[in-house]
Amino acid sequence: MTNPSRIAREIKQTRPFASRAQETVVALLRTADMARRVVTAIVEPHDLTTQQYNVLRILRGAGEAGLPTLEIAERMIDQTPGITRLIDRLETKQLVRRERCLTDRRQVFCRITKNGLKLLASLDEPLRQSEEQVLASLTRSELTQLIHLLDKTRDGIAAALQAQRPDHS
Amino acid sequence: MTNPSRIAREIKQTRPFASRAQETVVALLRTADMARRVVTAIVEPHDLTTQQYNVLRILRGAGEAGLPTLEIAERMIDQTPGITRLIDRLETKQLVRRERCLTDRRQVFCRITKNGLKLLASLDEPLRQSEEQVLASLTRSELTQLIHLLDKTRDGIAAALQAQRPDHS
DNA sequence: CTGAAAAGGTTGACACATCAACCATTAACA
DNA sequence: TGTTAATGGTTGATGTGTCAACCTTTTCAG
Repeated sequence: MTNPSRIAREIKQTRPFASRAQETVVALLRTADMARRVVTAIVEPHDLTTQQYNVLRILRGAGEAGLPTLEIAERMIDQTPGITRLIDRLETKQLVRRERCLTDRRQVFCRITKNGLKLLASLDEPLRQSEEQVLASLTRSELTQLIHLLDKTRDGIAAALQAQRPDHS
Repeated sequence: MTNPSRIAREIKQTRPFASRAQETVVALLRTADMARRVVTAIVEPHDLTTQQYNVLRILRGAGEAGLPTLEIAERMIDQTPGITRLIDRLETKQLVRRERCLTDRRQVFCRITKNGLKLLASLDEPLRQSEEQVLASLTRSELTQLIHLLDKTRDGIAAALQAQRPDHS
């Protein structure tokens, strides 16, 4: 083990990590926080949070049909119970509109507006550039590898989250 | 490219990612969110947020000497401007104590209390187990590789964050 | 059909995060 | 040595996230 590791130096940790697994988790969380800041810096000037941006992206993907509220919540990168008010704010800004479904009146379908599409379109290119720059130092094969390792990690996390539930019958 | 990719299926994305870089960023953010949930599930029953837990860990590492407030903020995994009130809450719970530095009266040194240490000690083992489980499906060499790729990614992010500042003189 | 349970969302109360403005102290310098 | 700037931290206003309780509509068992 390189001693002290890169990430340990970054957060000025005085003593080494308890385990390699712990070091990995910390590196993962910190890397993601930094990535989040990159996205924030791009969307914030347009009065969007990263979560709001995520909703708009999901709705653009859904197209004309739109999506019911909770379906959006399930597709979000960061799980959030506050989906209703998140969409409230987007509706206030006229970026999204909602209407109750006629065949199942419990559901509320959300669709992105023209304004919303326009806003997203203006963010596409800056975002793409930042993403490229962020990962410019990795080769194509390294990118593939990273994606693969993250996939495997999520498998492990899913198992851990299951194990934590008291009632995993 | 595997089409559609793992992560694209997970968030039920209808169309493929614009680029490999974008796919990687999304995978990174989502993986980290899941990891955060694992930690939350462990610390939440003890009325701690992950950020509060992070502060306690930092202060345990600092030992008797303690650390000035803003120094703690710099070492945190998730950057936060709300460090003062974060520590306020820990002080209210008697997990941390603060006292003004005598040689430089601007600084306020924070130290973890006996209670804080006891609480941390009780969380060490559950946390360690979860971390192990989360990454159990990765071999030692894959862990090393993942850490390395995350290190490289943070390099790229640092560069991107620099470029975003208007005044990077 | 009727009543109980499930599904889909919304709301209220509260905790937490964020940004700018501010205060106290120390350092810099003319 | 007095004035200015920089450092370290707190506070107030406001926005956002979170949890449980709730309402409406639909489903399903009997």
